[in-house]
Amino acid sequence: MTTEKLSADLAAAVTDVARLLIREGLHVNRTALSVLATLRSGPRRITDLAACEFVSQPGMTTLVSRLEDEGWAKRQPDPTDGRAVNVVITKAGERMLEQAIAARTEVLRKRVERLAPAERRALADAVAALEMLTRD
Amino acid sequence: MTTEKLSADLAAAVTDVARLLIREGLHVNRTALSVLATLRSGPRRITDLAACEFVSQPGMTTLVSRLEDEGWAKRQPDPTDGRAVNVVITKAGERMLEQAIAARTEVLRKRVERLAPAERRALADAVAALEMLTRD
DNA sequence: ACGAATTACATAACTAGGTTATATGTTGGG
DNA sequence: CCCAACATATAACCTAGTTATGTAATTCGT
Repeated sequence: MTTEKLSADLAAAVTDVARLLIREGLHVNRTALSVLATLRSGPRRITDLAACEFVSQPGMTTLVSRLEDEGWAKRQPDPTDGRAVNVVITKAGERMLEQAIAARTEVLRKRVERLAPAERRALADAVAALEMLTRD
Repeated sequence: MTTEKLSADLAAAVTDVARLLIREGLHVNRTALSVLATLRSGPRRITDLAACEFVSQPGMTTLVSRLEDEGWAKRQPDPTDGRAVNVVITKAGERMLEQAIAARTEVLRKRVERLAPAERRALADAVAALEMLTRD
């Protein structure tokens, strides 16, 4: 198989699976989940988060405000820089994130279980390569 | 690997790759592209399209209007049912869709080519299983 | 064959989640 | 110590969706 055809087929398949996961799950915004996932590994600045998520800084400012309104994150002043804030995930945010991930996993698990063993094995063998694709 | 862990890892990886394809590509809406792709296989009613894309009927009505404004699709009266319209893709719509797919493919191809041969093989072997996941 | 219910689409009013341009306060280098 | 650069916030706007409702066409029961 050419890399051209592989790329075309893979793009289509991945897009379709992602659509499945988005539509089946979660009353909650994709970017919000991704931010919370980032925050699990430690506090971040607004600007960092905006760059991670490829949204504008004002977009991230309002998103963080929404996260605060929901009680999933909070702003903390940065002791070393009066301009900056450190956004941290709350316990409630961690709980919500875990539930969201579990729901997403469950959507896929039901379908993975309908596959033939060889297909499951093929997917398992491909996960590492898929992850490699996004390592910029 | 348990199907649980496979599902969790796969969901995360697929979501990340999809995000890559969305952000890197295309000034044009994901749902619009998906509708045009559907229309490639023949005319559809507004209601059908809404069901396919999991949006509301008014949402699809406005989306089809946008597609018409861009010249990518047009409404045709249904000769057998005065209430209905048949949405058809235009030549310009087909061209745009092909370009969008090519751009998306190119984003992925650059990254696929950086993989080791064994990783590419693993992805190629997994495409069929990925496609199976979204079959109804 | 006619009226009621249903169907297909459109319109209106609203919301979420972004955008760019700009303002405000903070910091660090020459 | 001042000034450019930085971190965030605010304002005004836009796109793509939602629900509720309106309008015209069709179907179905009697």
